[in-house]
Amino acid sequence: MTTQKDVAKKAGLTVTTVSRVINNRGYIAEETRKKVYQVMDDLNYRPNAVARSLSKKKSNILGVILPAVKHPFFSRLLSYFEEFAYQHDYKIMVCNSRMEAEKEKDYINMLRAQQVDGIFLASHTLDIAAEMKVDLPILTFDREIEGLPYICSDNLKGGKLAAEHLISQGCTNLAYIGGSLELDLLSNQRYRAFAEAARSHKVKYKSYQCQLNSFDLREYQKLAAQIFAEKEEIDGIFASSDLIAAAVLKEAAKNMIKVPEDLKVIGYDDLELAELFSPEITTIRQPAAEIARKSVEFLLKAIAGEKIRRENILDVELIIRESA
Amino acid sequence: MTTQKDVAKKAGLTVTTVSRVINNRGYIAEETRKKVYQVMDDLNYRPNAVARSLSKKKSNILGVILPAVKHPFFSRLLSYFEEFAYQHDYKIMVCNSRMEAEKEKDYINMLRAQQVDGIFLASHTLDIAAEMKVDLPILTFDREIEGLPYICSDNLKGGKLAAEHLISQGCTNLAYIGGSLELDLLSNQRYRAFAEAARSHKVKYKSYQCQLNSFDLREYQKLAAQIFAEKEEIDGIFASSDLIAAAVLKEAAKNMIKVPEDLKVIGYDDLELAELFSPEITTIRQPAAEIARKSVEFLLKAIAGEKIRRENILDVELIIRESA
DNA sequence: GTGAAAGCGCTAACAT
DNA sequence: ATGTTAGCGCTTTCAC
Repeated sequence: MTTQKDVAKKAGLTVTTVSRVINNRGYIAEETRKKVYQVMDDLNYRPNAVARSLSKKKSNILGVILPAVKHPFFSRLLSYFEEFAYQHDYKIMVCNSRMEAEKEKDYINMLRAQQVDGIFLASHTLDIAAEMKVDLPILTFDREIEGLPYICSDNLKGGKLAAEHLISQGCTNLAYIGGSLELDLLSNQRYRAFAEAARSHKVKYKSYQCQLNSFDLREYQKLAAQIFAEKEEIDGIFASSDLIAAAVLKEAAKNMIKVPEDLKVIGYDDLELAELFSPEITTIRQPAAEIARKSVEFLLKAIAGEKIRRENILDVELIIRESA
Repeated sequence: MTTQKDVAKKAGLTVTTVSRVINNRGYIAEETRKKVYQVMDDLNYRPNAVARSLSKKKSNILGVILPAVKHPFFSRLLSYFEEFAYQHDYKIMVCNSRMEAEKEKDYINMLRAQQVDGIFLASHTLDIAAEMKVDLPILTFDREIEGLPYICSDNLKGGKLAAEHLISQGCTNLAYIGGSLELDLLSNQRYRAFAEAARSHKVKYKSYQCQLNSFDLREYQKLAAQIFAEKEEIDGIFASSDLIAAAVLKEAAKNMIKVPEDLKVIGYDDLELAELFSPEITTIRQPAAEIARKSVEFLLKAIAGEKIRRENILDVELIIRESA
């Protein structure tokens, strides 16, 4: 492994100077600079980021804790997040918490040990703020926690839009289907607003929930099957994710129920996949790229010592396609 | 930030002893151990992994370079990879190369600078081995490169199975649809074996390719649309990924072509999503969990200095569902 | 404009 | 069973 020392020696200089040209600070003769670059190249030298982190007390690493990397929404979020972080010379360490409080705790500790400069924590189950005193910037997605800034899409508006669209399309018997409402996730506001809109329009509604937020497709399908088995004559369904909407579509097809003629379905997220199903899924668009962009922006600000707003709610949009 | 020194002082010991209990090496009085744990707890102390990495010359970080984190196959792979790595106390740094050689090079350098202990490199475009002399263990997925060990599913078998299944179901006019065959990816073997099987059964076939391996759904849809526009009376399609198969299904529906009655479609990967479409997608199952498990296993072995087999081909399986 | 030297937090001989 | 000390590769203050 080649170090700064090797470079310095070969260039007939000291590490100080080499460090200077690498970091572009202080005065350096153009001559020297050239020479150093030359030697670094010859030696195929890469500064050791670990040593640098230790010395600077800054790792340029961001931790990202997701409940399920494999969920299309989160993998897209991660993808964008990585892209923006990369643009700012930050690296990403990913963690899959699977909605397990224990793993979340572990991961936070791990990331802390790893000296990450900040953490993006999505849909967590844990009341970390209280539970463990963490000193570094944490931005939370889709959950509000005492003291921590958070970001999310406008879940209330989303739920309202969904209900109103369904109603305006003539639905009179609505259902919501989503993850467990027990965890105090902000996404549950989708249901709250949906229910409220239904009530204010005097339209019947009920809700179906997954056992836990398993992100398990089979669970979704079972739940969807249950809806049809109950023969409640539901004619409008709001699913809390496009994946769940897809499961509903699938079960509807199995039960010979025509969408959108006999049943209208609206999802949430606007996954790229939403257009791949037939009928194409009408949905509430959550601005994933924007969420990711702002998230790294806020995190970097916080790392730089700036105060950031506690509440960051991004707009959603109704995307009308075929399913409703 | 609290350090070993703080712990040592408060416990009335030296850093050596503290380090010893943390790393569980050498003799330590039960008494002392207890005391240290106690103090660490009181102080909410976490060993600084950066300092440790520097000292041990081992970071316990694995780099993962994927062409597209958001592609369901890769996000699933990543998810499993992370899980297994975590079990071995390894952390993951993710990179999204987007099939751009430049970014790949950047990322490799970045990971090298970051002192990762090994790299998992998927479907890359680059002839790194030649291009840059990288000294650390690299395991390649789906691409064979001079000198580097690689892992992949049995693409040849997959292509053969697909063709034979289609033929056995009565198809007489086949098509393959997938990413560009220009890049020398091992996944192109799917096409080669498919074509060979078609030939040996004297069945007509042709191929459709995306411009580049864009992993872009719209591209897939355009390509699928093209197939139907050409009116070639194709009755059996092998798509190189379930996502592409889904796009084909979608276009088929648009064109009032009944699947599987008039057209049979078979995918590749066996994404969880495959079951969500109607008809459910018949596919060649690529063992993602197994690939991930072996990958971290091999990487860890290589890191430990063991030799690992150069060629690692995992079995695939035909999963018959509704689309063929 | 460049160098010497201390220090980042930890590990690991080598002492004791 | 515990302490002393050097060193990991880099940055940074202070000299010159």
